[in-house]
Amino acid sequence: MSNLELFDDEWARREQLAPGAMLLRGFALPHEVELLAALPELIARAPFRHMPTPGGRRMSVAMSNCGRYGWVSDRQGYRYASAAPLSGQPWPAMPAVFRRLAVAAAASAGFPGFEPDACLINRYLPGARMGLHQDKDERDLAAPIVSVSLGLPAVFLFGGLRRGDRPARILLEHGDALVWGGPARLCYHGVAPVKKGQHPRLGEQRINLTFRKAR
DNA sequence: GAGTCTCA
DNA sequence: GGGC
Repeated sequence: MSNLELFDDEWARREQLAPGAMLLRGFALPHEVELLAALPELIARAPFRHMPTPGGRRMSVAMSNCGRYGWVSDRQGYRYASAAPLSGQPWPAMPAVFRRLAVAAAASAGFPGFEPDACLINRYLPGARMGLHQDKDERDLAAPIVSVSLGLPAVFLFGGLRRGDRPARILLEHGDALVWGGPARLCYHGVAPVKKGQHPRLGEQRINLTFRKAR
């Protein structure tokens, strides 16, 4: 059985948000149990942190990473690093189920051959948010971004290529995958403050996995 | 360098 | 939109 067959996308309801941007509703649900089972060990080895921004503030989202590279922020700036800043330890390896999910979602959205080398793990407790920004710290902008939502729902803000473009508001729920690349690769995006709630499996939190090709 | 930030 |  091939990797792609493991993530049979007959499941997903596709919604084209813009050229190059595809929402795959429920794409991760078939492997929900394995995805969630992998999380505790990853977080034990690379604990969530509220990283400081270069401007000296603190992000409301708590972050960890797995894979060869991890996205980090500090007073020096944003970058990808092969080790966790505080511990100096390499990031935990990207679980095979993570990689297969990301590769299959990318292929399903029209980006075959995606080779993620970084997975940012974001934890949103109620009230946490992510301001509008572009993902532009990656070396290869030909590779798409793959985002997988777990736990509490959140309103995703999907904007255009200019900061001033009014973003669309898209409700992302447990199991949804969102892929953007090509002409949408540098679209501004963010997450509105997460509302209080309880998810049956994850409790009072939203976990987002973002797969990138950093280098 | 920074607008993944908050306040006007 | 400004400041570390």
